[in-house]
Amino acid sequence: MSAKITIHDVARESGVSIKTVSRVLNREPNVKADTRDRVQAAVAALKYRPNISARSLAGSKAYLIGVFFDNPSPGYVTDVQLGAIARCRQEGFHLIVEPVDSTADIEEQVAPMLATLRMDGVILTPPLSDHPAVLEALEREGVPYVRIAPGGDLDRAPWVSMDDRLAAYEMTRHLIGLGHKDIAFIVGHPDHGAAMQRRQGYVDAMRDAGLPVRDDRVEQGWFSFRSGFEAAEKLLGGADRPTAIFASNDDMALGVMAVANRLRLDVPGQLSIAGFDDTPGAKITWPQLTTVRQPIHAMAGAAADMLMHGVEQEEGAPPPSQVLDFELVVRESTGAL
Amino acid sequence: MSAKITIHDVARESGVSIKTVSRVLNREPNVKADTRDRVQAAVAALKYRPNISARSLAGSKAYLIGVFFDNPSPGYVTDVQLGAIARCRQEGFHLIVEPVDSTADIEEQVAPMLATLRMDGVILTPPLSDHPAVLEALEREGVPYVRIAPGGDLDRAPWVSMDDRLAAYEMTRHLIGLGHKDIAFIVGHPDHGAAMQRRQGYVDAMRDAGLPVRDDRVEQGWFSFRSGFEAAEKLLGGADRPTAIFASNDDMALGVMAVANRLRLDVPGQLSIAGFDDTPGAKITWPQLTTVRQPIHAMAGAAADMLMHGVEQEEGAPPPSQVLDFELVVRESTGAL
DNA sequence: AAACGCCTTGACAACGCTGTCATCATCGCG
DNA sequence: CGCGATGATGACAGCGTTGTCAAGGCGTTT
Repeated sequence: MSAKITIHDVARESGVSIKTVSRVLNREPNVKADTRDRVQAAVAALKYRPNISARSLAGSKAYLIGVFFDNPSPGYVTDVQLGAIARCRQEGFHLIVEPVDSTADIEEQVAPMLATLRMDGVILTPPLSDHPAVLEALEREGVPYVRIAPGGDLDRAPWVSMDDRLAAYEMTRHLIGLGHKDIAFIVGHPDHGAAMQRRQGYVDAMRDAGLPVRDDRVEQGWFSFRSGFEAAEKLLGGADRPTAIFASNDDMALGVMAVANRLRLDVPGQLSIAGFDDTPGAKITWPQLTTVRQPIHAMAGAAADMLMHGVEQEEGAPPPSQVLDFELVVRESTGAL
Repeated sequence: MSAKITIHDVARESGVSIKTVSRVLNREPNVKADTRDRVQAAVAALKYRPNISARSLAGSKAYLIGVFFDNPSPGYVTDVQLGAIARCRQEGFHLIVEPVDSTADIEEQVAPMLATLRMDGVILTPPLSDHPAVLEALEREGVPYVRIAPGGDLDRAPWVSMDDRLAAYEMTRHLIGLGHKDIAFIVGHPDHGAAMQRRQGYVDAMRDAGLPVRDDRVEQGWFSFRSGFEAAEKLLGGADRPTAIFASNDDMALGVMAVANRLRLDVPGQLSIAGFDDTPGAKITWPQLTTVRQPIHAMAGAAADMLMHGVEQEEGAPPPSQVLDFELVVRESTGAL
C-alpha cells in the first residue's frame, strides 16, 4: 500500500502553499502560468489524487451523483449507468446506485441516504421520474435532480427525454409503408408516462393514413413478456388476425413472437412484429426485432452533465430540458405483406 | 432544504459530549444504557444523519463499497448490485459502480479512483475476478476485495462462488435422465474460469453414464447469442443431429433456440435445449428455458458482508471463501425423447 | 509621485466526525 | 479503609480539503 500523499506534499514539492495547489486543482483563475505548471508537474510526479471525502467535507461539491431506480429492466439500468459514468469520469465524479422500492415508504428510504451522502444530484429513471414522494423528498433535502423520460409535470424540474409519440408514429408509418393496414397495438404500463405517448403516436399515424383504429386491435399490456404473450393470444386467437402487431416495448414484442412461434406463424411472412426500446433481447431472438432505439446512454449522459455543471434555473423560466433523437432500427421481424 | 444538523446538535440536545454521541452511533461499548437511550432519542427526534464524508475523513471506514464490472451481461450486473445493496443498506454502506474496460490501461482506470475514493472494499465480477492487473492494482493500493466466481489462483484473495462443475454435471444428468444419449455441449468464453468447469461437469456426467463424448458434439462458443446461434447451425445442420443441446449459458441457449425455430424443430419434442444462468431472457422465450439458477444475489451479498466486516486473513491460512448453492430450474425446453 | 486597482499568493479557520488521552467516579479486594 | 482496576465520559487534536480574507506586487491613472 503506497503511503497516502496529500496536498501538503504537493505544496512542498512545488514550493507553494496548499491553497495555491488547490487553486490549480480546481482550475481557478488567477494563477500564474508558471506556477500552475510547477504544481501540475509535482502532481504528476507524486501521482497525487485529492481525497474526495475531504473535498466534499470542506467544499460544496461532493463529486457524487446518484442514480435511483426501481424494478429495473436490467438493460435499461445498465445503460443508464454506463451513460452517466462515461460523462462523470471526465470530471472526476462517481456514481452511487440506489434502488428505491416505490411501493415501500419513500421517505424512509430516500431521506436518510440523501442526508448522509449529500450528493451533488440524482438521476431519476422511470417510473421514479414520476413518483411524487420521491420528487418531494429530493426537494425537501435540497438535492438537485434530473428526471429521465418523465410523463408529466414537466415544469417542475429539469428533465431529459425523447419524443415517444413521434417514435411510435414513425414505427407505425414504417408498418403502413410496408403495406399493412390492419395493425394492432399493445399499450404499455399506465404508470409510465411514455406508454400513453406511444399509444398516441400509433393512433395519430393510423388516423393520418386514413386507417381505422379498431378497439379490438388495441390491447392493454404491462410492459412484461407475459402481458405481451397474453395480449397476442387474444389478438391472434381467432381467424380475423391483424397482419402486424406493434408492441410498445420489446419484452411484450417478444411475448408476441413467442405466440407467433407457437402458432407456427411465419414472421414476418404472415405477421410483422415491432417492438420498442432496443433492449438486448431484441437481438436475442430470431428473427431479430424491428424496434426503436432509445438514446438511453445519451440521456443519462446529458442528465449527469446537467447535475455536474449545476442546473441553473431562472426564476419563472421553465426548467432546462433536452429531447434527444431516437432511431428506428429496422430488422427482420417486419416485412411487406 | 432542512438545515443540516450535526453531531453537535445531538450532543446539546441530549446533554452529553459529541464523543459520547459518536460512541452510541458506532455501537461502542462502555456507554451507560441510560445515556445511550437519551442519545438515541435525540437522534430520532432531530432526525440526525451522520455525514459520511466527515466520518470517512476522520475515521478508517468510508462506508463505500465498489463494484467493478466489464462488458456486463446487464442481468448479471443488476443482480450483483441488488444483492450487494440489500446487505449494505442494513449497515449504512453505499455502492459505487465502476465499469472497468479490461482491454484498456487498468492502472490508469483503477488506481486514481482507488486513491480518491478510498473505499472499504471492492467486489469483482467476472471476467474481472481473474484479471491480473486489476488484482495487482487493488493490492498495491491496499484495498480489500472479494472475487465473484473466480477461475483460478484461489489462494490469492477471498472469493465467493458456486460449484459450476457440479451444476453442469446435474444438468447433464437431468438430460440423461430424460432418455437422451446424444447430447451436445456448447463451451463458454475461455476467459471465464467458470466456462471450463461447466464443460468438465458435462464431460464427467457423460463419462459416468457410460456415454461417449464426441468431439463433433462439443462446440466452442463465447457466451454470446451469436456464438450459440453459429454453434447450433453446425450441430443441427446435417442429418446426424443430437437430441439435446446443453449450452453453457442462456444467451447461447437462446441462439440454439433461434436455430431450432428456424429449422422448424419442435422443442422439446425433437430437440431439448438447456441453458445456464437463468437470466431474464430464459423466461422471455417460448418454450421457457430449462437452466441453472446462479445464486448471484446471494453471492454478491456474501461478498459485501465480507468486505464490510473486514476480511480477516490469517497468515498462511487460505483466504475466506464461500460456495453457495445453485438451483436446477426445469422449464419447458427440455423433455423426454 | 501618490493613489488606486487588479492579479497573485498565503495564513488560517472551518467542514463534521473519530482517535487518543486524560479525568473522574465506581467497584472489588486485601 | 485504602488502593488499583475498570467503566464512563469529555477535551481536544487531527483527517485533507476549500472558503475567506488579508497582504504584497505591480501597472495605471491623476
